[in-house]
Amino acid sequence: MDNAPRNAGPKYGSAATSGAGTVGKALEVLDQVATFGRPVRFGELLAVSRFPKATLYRFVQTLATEGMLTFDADRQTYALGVRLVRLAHAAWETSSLAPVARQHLDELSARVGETVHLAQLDHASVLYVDKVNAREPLPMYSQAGKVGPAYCTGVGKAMLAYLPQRELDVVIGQQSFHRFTPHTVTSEFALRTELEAIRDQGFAFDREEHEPGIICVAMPILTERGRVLGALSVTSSTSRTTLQALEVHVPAIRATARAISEEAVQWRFPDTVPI
Amino acid sequence: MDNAPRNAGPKYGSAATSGAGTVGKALEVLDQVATFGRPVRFGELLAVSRFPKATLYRFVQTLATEGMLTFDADRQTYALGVRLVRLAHAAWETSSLAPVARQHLDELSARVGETVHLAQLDHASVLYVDKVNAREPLPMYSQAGKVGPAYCTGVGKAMLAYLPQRELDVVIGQQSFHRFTPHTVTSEFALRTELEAIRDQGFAFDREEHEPGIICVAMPILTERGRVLGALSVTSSTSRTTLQALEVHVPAIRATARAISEEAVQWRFPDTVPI
DNA sequence: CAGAGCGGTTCCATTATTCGGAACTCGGTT
DNA sequence: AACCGAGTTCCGAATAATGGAACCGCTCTG
Repeated sequence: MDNAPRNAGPKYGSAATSGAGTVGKALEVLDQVATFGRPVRFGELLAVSRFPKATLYRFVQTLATEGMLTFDADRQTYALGVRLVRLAHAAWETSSLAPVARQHLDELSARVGETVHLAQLDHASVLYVDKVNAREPLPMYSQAGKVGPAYCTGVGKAMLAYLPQRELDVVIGQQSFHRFTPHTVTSEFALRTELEAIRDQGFAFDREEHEPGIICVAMPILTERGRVLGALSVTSSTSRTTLQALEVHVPAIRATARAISEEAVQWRFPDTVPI
Repeated sequence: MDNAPRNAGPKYGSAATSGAGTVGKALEVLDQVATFGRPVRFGELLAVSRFPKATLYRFVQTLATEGMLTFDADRQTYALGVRLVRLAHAAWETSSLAPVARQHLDELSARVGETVHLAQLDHASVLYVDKVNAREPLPMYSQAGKVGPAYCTGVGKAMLAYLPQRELDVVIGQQSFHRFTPHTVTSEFALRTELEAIRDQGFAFDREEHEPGIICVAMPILTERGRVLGALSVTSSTSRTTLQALEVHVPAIRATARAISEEAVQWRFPDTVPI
């Protein structure tokens, strides 16, 4: 599995939450449990926390009785709780494209025989909201629920390319331009140039920019008026295919994107005027 | 004070139980947003909330700045935020079988050509932690992140059948025995009888007990010592196949369950002695 | 076996936060 | 102009959070 570089890279979304107020502090604790990526003991938590022992203890207690954390009495460890999973499922269902898109993604994946991703823009980063594996799955970073950078993924660039000028400026200012691979785009200028090319041709490539060996073709999902709802991509590896070969899927991707857009607009994302 | 009664089963799933501290109240609000299942206006929330306007307003404000809710300024609505999705992803990765099982599920699904579910027991109910759709997906209730009843699903019964006596008694006491279909098992006696049969044959059927037309074969995922880690199932519909036909997949399911178990035990679920 | 050390838990006076009724703002409607 | 209802802000009173210190039940050690 790809668990190696957990916090290796830059923080994508962060937003550096204040942590003011009791609720904010509690959520900060929750985040800290999450970043451990494994069940964690009280003492370990205390070591990374800015709160004194008694205070942290009460937080952990509260979160546990509220079901946001679970306490394993045998091993004396805390882990993220099931209430979180339920809430997140609701979040995923109500405020993501995934429910309307699922069927279309399945069809697209079956048709092209490769892995398909559905992503949405979350501030400055890409949130993968769904993924359908190819018949022969490849090991790769993305997973439903994960966030990734916008400037060096196919879905990210596809969405950026169709953002209104003002929003784009903001979002570009928040990109880290960290060099993940030798092919990563690492300057604002190079990115803007590429975004223009993407607008011209109507789709984006990922040329091993985020992960070595992983390539994709991506297209945005747009409303009639051109507002960006999300993006989808067909992903494969250099060991299996080439960008030129992937490009033949563009019409299929376009049809899928259009179908998702139409369904989404009538269903839950009415086409308001962009600001 | 003894800390035993602290965990004494507040029935989760319905609010109004906790809500003690500030954090609890905030989470209660979050739950209420979730149960709407769609973006919701302040007024709607106020109507169902036990808090006065000003108080609710501050909660919603706080949750929004903390990223647990997002506010759509255009339509003046609140929806569950992306921070939840990120947290839940972490929860899913750290405390579910899904990460180790994913690849095995993909392989199993490809091999048998049907939908495959991975589930875990969460108190008295079944939490679907992963799902791989068949080539031709069927419309059905289950989804990764959803919870379902234990007494009338294949995965639920498979897990119950291998629970230690004491735990089983507790869990059975919490089943609702609601009749979902004409085939639903609706009595404790019938359920216990069936669990015995399941232990004898080593796998469980779902005979359209939860959803009409949906059938499955399920097996538990057990450690060496027989502790229940989860369950997996191969699911299809009566319009496509029969239980007899599904039964041929039992050896494949067994092999998959074993593979997942072996990997999980070494990785994150060490085989402690059951209480 | 006394005693130090350590992870975890509880106590409680102090203090900072939250509470919420009421007053206000801002569109739209009569 | 007056009214209305949804949403927002204010501020004294009420309440909940805070965290230093003490405590518990271990294990390790001299």
